[in-house]
Amino acid sequence: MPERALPYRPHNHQACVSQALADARHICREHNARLTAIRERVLELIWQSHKPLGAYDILAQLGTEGHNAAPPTVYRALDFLLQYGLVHRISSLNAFTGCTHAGQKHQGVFLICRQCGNVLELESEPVARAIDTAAKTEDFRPDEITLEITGLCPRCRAGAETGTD
Amino acid sequence: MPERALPYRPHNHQACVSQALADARHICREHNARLTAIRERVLELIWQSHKPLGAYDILAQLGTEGHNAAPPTVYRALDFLLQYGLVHRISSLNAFTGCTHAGQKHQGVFLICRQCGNVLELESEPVARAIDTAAKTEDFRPDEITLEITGLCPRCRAGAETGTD
DNA sequence: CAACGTTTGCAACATTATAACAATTGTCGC
DNA sequence: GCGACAATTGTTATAATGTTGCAAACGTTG
Ligand SMILES: [Zn+2]
Ligand SMILES: [Zn+2]
Ligand SMILES: [Zn+2]
Ligand SMILES: [Zn+2]
Repeated sequence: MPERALPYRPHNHQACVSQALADARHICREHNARLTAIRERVLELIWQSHKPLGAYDILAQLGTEGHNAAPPTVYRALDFLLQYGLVHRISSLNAFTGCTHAGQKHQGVFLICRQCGNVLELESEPVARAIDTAAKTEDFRPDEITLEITGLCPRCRAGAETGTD
Repeated sequence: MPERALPYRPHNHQACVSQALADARHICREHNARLTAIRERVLELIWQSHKPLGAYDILAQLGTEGHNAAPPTVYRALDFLLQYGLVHRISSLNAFTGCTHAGQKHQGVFLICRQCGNVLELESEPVARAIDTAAKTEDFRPDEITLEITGLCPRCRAGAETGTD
């Protein structure tokens, strides 16, 4: 068994955050898109853990920071981050999580632990191929794929009460 | 190319409805569950087409029928129908669609046309296996799988403005 | 600086979903 | 049938999530 993925074990999460922010700055520069203060702060808040954050959670945190935030502020920042593939929306949770494959062409598969709430984003070529084949069988042309798997992460299965923040 | 699936071509949809209601009655009898008038009517409304229906759409239609309906009425009926696998919730649409595999153990894959709105529920063993393998690789135990594929159905690709109701 | 497009602030509103408690209905033993 | 009990439904209110529209502020470019 290879080493467990980051969300499932203690790790230097600050490194996750730094990497995400660096990627974001790079991607935005490449696209001539402005990673403004609010957008960057929202991304940073989303990355405060591997647990998806609701728009209103983000809003509440911004509220305690002097930013004069209303729902559109948050949703606009989220739209921007989604557009450039810096975050993903988890439909089954109405929440948002940082993309761990920013800048790479990828089709996210999300493993969502119902105990600790952490989410692991996978890339799976076999899954992508199987889905593509299934769609082709019906002559359907896929556009966007939402694949969210809820269950128990290894850490929670082992009995830990909560995962790493 | 085999014949297109029902939602993508004109078909005797009344047969879909009858089959769904018959299945529902059978499944409820088996489980000693009461398919009350409201529950049956909600199921029937959901089955009025292959396009998922929002809870408030259902509510509005009930409202025109003498039923004295409020949101909880609908959500409770939906909870019941979900519990017995008679309908599915489409997370990415916040809407509900009739299950076309009621009573069978299955893992739904939903093909959602962004043009006509029709949904086709597939069962795909290869997809299920690929997902299972991917989860196992991370030592994750799946519980519930949401797989929703948005795109263009064959009918809409061929230029028709709308699909069959 | 002036003009323009982008981003943000802000107020109101729309949509989706749930909580709490009372009233009604169905079921079962008597 | 009748009373007791559980399941279902009615009703009101409220929570949670997401959007519209317009005005002000900001950044860029000539
Ligand atoms: Zn981390
Ligand atoms: Zn967990
Ligand atoms: Zn049909
Ligand atoms: Zn279509």
